[in-house]
Amino acid sequence: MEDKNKAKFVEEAGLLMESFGMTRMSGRILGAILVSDNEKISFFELVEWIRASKSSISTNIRLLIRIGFVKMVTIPADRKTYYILNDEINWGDLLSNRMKMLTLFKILLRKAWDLRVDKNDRTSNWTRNAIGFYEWTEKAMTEMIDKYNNTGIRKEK
Amino acid sequence: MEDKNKAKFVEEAGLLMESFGMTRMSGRILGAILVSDNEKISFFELVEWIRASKSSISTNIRLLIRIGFVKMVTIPADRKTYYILNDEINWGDLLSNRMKMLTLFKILLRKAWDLRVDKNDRTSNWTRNAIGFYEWTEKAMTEMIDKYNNTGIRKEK
DNA sequence: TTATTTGTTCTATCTTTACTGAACTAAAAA
DNA sequence: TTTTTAGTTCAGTAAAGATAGAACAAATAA
Repeated sequence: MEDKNKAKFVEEAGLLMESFGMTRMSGRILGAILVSDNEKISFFELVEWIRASKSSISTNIRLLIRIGFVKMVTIPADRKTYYILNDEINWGDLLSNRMKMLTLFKILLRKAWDLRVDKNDRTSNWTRNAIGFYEWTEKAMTEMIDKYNNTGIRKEK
Repeated sequence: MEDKNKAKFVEEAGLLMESFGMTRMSGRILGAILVSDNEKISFFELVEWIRASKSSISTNIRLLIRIGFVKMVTIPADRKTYYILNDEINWGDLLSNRMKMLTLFKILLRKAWDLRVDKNDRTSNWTRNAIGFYEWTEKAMTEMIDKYNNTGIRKEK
């Protein structure tokens, strides 16, 4: 990456995405695309700018495509593959996916509840209350996502 | 863990918490507390039921205490420390913490925006739009959390 | 045809980190 | 006092996972 500040940004993006449970390299790639002045970035530009192996770039760009942040573009009479940020990214779905964590935890709590013998001791009360919280949150978040999808913020372009 | 189904549940809890970025062992401990019939669970009961090392139980129970799920209780004339689910857990804070991820990502996008030369090309448009999405979500989630804290679901007990 | 480009995939290495075992601390019991 | 209990902490191990390197495939170019 030519610009020193941009190179720093790319590393920062790597560390942040890593802290979110993604790979550092996928964060670097996303970072590089975010600050590239080219309208589209090629595989070898990524390899050069980030100075990582082809294999790592290949694996991680596929990860970014899978989660919907990036998409491939190709050009007639050009063998190369280019990568750009994905306009059709569904932000609502992204939130829904995060919400699935809550749902899975709620399901776990329900299983705990089912396994409990005394449904009125302290732990059972805690569990019931926690399930209530997760149900409330689930509902509120679903409404929020619906609101975004409908009243929503227009698609750019 | 005496009961076969409970033992299975404990492992399931371990794997789920692991998928959330916690340790497997902290999930097992939380699981064991959730399905224990004892009103409070001692350190050595955890060691025995989960069949893990004292060190691992010690480290991970502290993790659960730190994030607020579990608290210690002690009894006069008893050297042991017992662990129970924490009634004073602040569910709103728990959501706020999750929201911090969104905020950090938004800040990263702002930095990308600042580094961009052409503020009107495709990537800049994408970035502006993404920042808008995260701002919207942040606001909606904050309102949601406030609503929970105020109208809120009564504390048990 | 053979050589080059553009990536992919497989294996190995390197790093990280969860967990264990052992040594240690603090307090109570003998 | 010495011993036992209850738990913590440190150092080492083992397992998981991210990245690199090399071999490979598919397509085009020469």
